[in-house]
Amino acid sequence: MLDMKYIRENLDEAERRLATRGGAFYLAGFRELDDERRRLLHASEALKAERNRVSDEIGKVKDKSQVQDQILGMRAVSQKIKEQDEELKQLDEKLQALLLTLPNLPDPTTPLGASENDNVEIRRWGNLPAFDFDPKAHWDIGEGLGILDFERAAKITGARFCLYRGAGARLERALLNFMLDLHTGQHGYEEVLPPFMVNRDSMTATGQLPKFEEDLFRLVDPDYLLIPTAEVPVTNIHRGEILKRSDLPIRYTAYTPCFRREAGSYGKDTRGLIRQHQFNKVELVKFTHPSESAAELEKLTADAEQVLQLLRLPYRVMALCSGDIGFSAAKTYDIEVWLPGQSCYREISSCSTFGDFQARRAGIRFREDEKGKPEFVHTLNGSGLAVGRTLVAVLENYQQQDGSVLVPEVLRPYMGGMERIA
RNA sequence: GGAGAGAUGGCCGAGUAGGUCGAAGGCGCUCGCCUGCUAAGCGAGUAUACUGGGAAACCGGUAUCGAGGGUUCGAAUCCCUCUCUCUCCGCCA
Repeated sequence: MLDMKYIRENLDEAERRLATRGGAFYLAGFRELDDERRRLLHASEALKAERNRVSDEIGKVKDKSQVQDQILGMRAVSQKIKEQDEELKQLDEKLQALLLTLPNLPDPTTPLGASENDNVEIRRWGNLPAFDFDPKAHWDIGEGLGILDFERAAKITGARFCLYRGAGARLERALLNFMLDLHTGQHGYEEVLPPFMVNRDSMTATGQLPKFEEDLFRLVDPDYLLIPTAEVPVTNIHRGEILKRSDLPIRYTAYTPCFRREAGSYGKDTRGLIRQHQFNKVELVKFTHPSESAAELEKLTADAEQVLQLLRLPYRVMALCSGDIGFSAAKTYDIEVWLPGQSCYREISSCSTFGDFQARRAGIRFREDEKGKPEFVHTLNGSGLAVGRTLVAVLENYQQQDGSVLVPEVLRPYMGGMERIA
């Protein structure tokens, strides 16, 4: 959520900065709603002040018959207050609804651009593997080895699910354990294992609601939603809290499955593991001091990159442009891994800083010192990494001509010493 | 699922025949005094949001005692609904 006062005082600038996302009509109506709300608020509060004052006097009088006039007067005032508050409540809801649908302001360092074509490549790592045969796509490799079974998953549930088997299931587990061990052991993150379904307040705090409900899986009876990313439950760990300056930065890593409807992506990536309704992810989440969030984003991205470096998987890092960053993000780096089966780079991690956007929605604050006023923290998160897509990258980059797949060195301890999936 | 108990400020914990309660007291914390240092002791201060005024320091208003409604001139206190926590029973991985 954006700061109302900032919008009030910098309406044109806010509109201009939002427009760089593409779409220039975001703030229509704000001024009127805000002015009207404050006018009503003043009127209502003045009446309440009067009621409080008179009621106080009434309370001091023993013989109530002497103050019948005041009581009758206040009865009318109370009625008036009730009417005004009803009106005020509706205005508040409208204003709140408007604010909740406004995306974050792009960070000044986010490149300007309209679409993913304007994203900026920041760096590349690793050499693309050379094959003296035609590298296959992971679904062919996986089905050939009997470790990925899409047909039976479709029978069990439907499209966009996968049944992992044998070494495939184990490889997935090896990857996520490897990632968690790396981040907790080397990068200073605390491991957490959060709920995989959350309430609406949590989804609203991180920005999935109210705008993107169609992307989420819902439960019918308790009104809970399946998480599309661990960002949601983990960021909400500190919702409504005031942290100590010395607590910051807080770094969490969490494995969770992620559930996404993928509404509107019919026909996209229909084969294989790239776009599933359920996939595993190891997430990195940080709560930082505002002055440290920029540096922490670089570190977080590097932490995610290191997973790929240790797996010796080539990748590139892209700075997303203003037209391509997500709703809540101020700045985002995507890490894209090389997939030889498809001869392209595919997103495997998205690392973002949200500034105080989520913190304001979630009420996550800190005090600079004992006497300081609470200020909003900055929140960041990134995949470290998407496990399913990492498995895809391993299969495609480590495939051999005979259809087998070498197990990356760092994963062998997690695979019971297995060197090759055959 | 059945029965019962509870939810108050950073923490603990008073407060229910409605008013003087943003809320006793204690702890913690901050500042000052005291002390050779520390401890103890003494004094003062110590919630958040919105909002008005002010350059600011700061001053004022409103709201908040789990959440939402209701009764009343007036609600932490009375009524209703919901949520969560705890205990016992049942069930279950």
